[in-house]
Amino acid sequence: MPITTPEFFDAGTLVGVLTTQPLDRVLDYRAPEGGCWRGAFVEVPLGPRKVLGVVWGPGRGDFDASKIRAVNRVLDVAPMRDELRAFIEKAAGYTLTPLPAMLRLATRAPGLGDPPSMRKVYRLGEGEPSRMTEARTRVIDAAREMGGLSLTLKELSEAAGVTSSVVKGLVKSGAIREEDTPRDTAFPRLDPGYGGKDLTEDQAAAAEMLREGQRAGGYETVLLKGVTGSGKTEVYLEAVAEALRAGRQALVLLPEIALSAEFLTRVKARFGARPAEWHSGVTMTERRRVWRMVGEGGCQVVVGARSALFLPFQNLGLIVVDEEHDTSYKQEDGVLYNARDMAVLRASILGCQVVLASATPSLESWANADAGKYKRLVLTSRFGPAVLPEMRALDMRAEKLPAGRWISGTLQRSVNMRLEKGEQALLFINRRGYAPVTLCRACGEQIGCPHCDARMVEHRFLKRLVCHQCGESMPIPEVCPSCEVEGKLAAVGPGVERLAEEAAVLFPEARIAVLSSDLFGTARELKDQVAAIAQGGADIIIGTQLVAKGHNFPLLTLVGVIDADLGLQGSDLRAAERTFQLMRQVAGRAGRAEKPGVALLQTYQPEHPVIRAILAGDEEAFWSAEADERRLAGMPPFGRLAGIILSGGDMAKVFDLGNFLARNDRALRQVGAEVWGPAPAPIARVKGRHRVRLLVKASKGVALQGALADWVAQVRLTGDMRLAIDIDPQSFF
DNA sequence: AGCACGCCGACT
DNA sequence: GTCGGCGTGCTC
Repeated sequence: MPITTPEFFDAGTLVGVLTTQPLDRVLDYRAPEGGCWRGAFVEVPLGPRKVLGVVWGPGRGDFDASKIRAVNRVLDVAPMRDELRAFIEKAAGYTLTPLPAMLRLATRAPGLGDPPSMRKVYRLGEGEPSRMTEARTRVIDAAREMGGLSLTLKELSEAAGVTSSVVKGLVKSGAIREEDTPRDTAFPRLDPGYGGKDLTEDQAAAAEMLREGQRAGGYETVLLKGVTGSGKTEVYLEAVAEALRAGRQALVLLPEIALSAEFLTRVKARFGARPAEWHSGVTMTERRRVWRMVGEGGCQVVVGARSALFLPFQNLGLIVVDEEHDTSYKQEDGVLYNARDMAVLRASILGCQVVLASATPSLESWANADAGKYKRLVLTSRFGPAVLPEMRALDMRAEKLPAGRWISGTLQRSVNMRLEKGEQALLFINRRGYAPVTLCRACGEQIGCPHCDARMVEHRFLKRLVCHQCGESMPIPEVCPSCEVEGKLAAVGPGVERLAEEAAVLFPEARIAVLSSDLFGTARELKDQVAAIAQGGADIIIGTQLVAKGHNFPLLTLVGVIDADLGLQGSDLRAAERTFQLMRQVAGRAGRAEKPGVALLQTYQPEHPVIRAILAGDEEAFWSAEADERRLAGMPPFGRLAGIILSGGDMAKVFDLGNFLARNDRALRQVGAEVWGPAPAPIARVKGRHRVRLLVKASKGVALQGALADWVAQVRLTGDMRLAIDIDPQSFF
């Protein structure tokens, strides 16, 4: 980013102020008395209210001059740096988020408008008390022991073993000095030379590479890959140490708050003090302290959730994204963004280092490393080669299952063994609904979607056939639409609903839980359910995907993949990746827990490169085989996708709007993008609102955001209708 | 986001 | 006649 001199605006000159109000433009105001800098946090009058804003630049001067009002006041916080302003603009442009919503992410600190909160502190003064008493001596001794350091009234009186009135008495005579200091104090300094374990040769080499990048300064992204136990954390903490030595700040992002407690103790062991924490569980006062200290330089390291990316760092030198593959980095909290991508964006604007750490990197990061955009560091386990789970293919050609059965005898026996031991089994099938194919036994017709080339999927729960590509649905017919013979239509193939039916018959005693994204009203419900299951709330889990990852399933020791070939056929191109990561997760336990994990893959093509790569634990082969499939299909990261979620109370209206957009796609076609849908969104109903999704697919390098903006600008939303754009959606089917 | 304005239904 | 429903528009 080019270094620009901060711009100062004299009192009365026009400035453009971006507020956190959902207005689509920067508003003109007159600079306040005393002037203001660009980036200043200000309070401005807006209609009858006072709102928070940031001086974004010079005013445009295209508004009726007589209506322009003056900035009320400049807030007593460090101005926003050009770097953060540029980041907010770019992030807003990338995610198609209105600027005010993006600014709101960067101003989520309580008491921003308040003057710095003060409190009284006490230390030794010059005066002499008129009369010395036993209690007074103890207070003066206690204060003397603290040297120049100040204590609060409570701390000092407790240290001296007296009541606060003794201290107050000494204040009157001047023997103890009372002072106002800001309540928000700097965090304890972290010492880069404090702890530090001995690193293996492997780790030391990786750490040195990171330190070199840190010393060189400037932007770079490093993919740090290492299995659990390989010392990833120790290695990237060395990059943190180097940043500290250079006087720079560091940010470490973790996908789950639950992970932060353990991490904080490791940081303390390495640097001698705890870093700042930033996530939803942090108290208001602490949030305010972190936000201000980060901006004033009183905070060197922040450990936090994705929202910490928007903190006003003064001199950020390093961003670590731990468990970078974790899907919770992409979530809605007002704004849809992927924290991993935004970390790379902020670092590239700022010119700093990013470390993406994972045992099972996302295909996106793998592809970027493969293309030379990211550096790659691989750590091997200090316990020798990676512990592989027991992973076996079950050759379904040999299992000779009767029609309509999907759980092989071998898998059934394995599940029973787990049930006897009180352990959990997961049966994984990446297909929603009851049956993927409806076949006429009279003429061989497979009922297809009238709008696209996909087959209609039976949803017995909904009593309808649904197209998973475009969302078309129809009642389950009695008569074959082709040969008109009655009663010959048969459900063929497994879906999650049908698998649950079969499991209930095979394992009558077991508690069975079904996790399918379309069976839950809200993401919250799904997450709660997953947590309950992880605690042992079910014996057999039947799922289309494990949505809430980061969850540990301590009782889960068997993963049975019902149709491992499905992921190879393009119904959901991320299925294979998830399957692979899931099996590694189960596998990860095999080496350390008393309960070894096993993964069984039912497949009709055990010789397929992806299957073979999974079984061999050959990650490189897996990634490249998977990358080849996606490249061929033009799917991410080799192509681009955007999801459009329409929602509203009236399902028909929501679909009508979706259909209107699907039909009026000129803006998209101009850039060679195509639109699919509308289809029911993965979570089809949220708080009584119906949700419908359109999917836009484009090739890489297309100016997709501009086209999308033009495309959706055709519709004006009325009533309770909402439209949200999800760039690079995590799941699509 | 708020808040006002304004245009149609059922009430003291 | 008016109270109040929320659709539409404005805020520098």
